[in-house]
Amino acid sequence: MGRSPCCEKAHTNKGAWTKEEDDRLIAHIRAHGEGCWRSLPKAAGLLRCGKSCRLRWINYLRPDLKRGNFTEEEDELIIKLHSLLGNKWSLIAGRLPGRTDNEIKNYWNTHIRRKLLSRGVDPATHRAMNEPVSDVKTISFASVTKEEEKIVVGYECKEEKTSIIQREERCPDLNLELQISPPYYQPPQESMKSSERRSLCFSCSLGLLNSKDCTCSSSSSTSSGGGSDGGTVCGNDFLGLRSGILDFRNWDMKI
DNA sequence: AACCGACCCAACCGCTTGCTA
DNA sequence: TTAGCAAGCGGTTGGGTCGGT
Repeated sequence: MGRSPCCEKAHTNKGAWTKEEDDRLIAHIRAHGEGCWRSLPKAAGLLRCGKSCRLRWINYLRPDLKRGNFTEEEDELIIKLHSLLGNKWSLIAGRLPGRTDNEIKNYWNTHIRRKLLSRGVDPATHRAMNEPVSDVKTISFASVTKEEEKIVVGYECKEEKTSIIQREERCPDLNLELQISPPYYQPPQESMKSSERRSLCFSCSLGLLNSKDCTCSSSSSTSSGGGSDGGTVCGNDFLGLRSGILDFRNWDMKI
């Protein structure tokens, strides 16, 4: 039953990595790929736990890492993603090429938190510090009533829906601890057609109109290639939206 | 020069999830 | 079906660095 332990903890090094260890790890991964972390340390001749090797590679040695300071655009993107996703650092990192979850987490705790505090914004809730707490409604799926459940369950991605779908489903074990407050809502321009509104990609709907990765602005009006989801034609699978996992674009928060 | 506190970040720890035997 | 493991994740820690006194 089960498998053998991943590593002999008693015979593994801990603490800072040496140059030699780094070189060994890099050489091994270049030759064999990332593969199985469990067997990697032995195969690479490292006295490290596989977990430690994985962390070192992902957070420091990976060749596609973008070292150096965060740009202002990255700052704002992190803030906006954090306001939507909370401390889901890996999800946030997935939207910042070359950045790791650990790096973003550290950056958040050392820079952005302070930046938001200096703006008078609570980093946890992204609301103004002096705003009354009563405006915030916390929805806990664990303790939700039947009536509430009808409202909070079923954020289903259907392009023609513009509000939260009400369905009679049950998610008794799902506790997202969502904090939903009256949304920051910028009313759409009267003249704008609904189809035009829908064709904005998520990065644009976040206000990142200058995003380099975004292509929707150039082709949104035609909704041509790749528009099988009926909405965006942006090449980005921003937040996995095109995969249909999450779609914040058409959410109208109605509390 | 020495000390001290604040800051930064790499690495570790413990937990959860998904997979395997 | 279930126990146990690997991988992945977020929170926390500890050591190095830097600036002020």
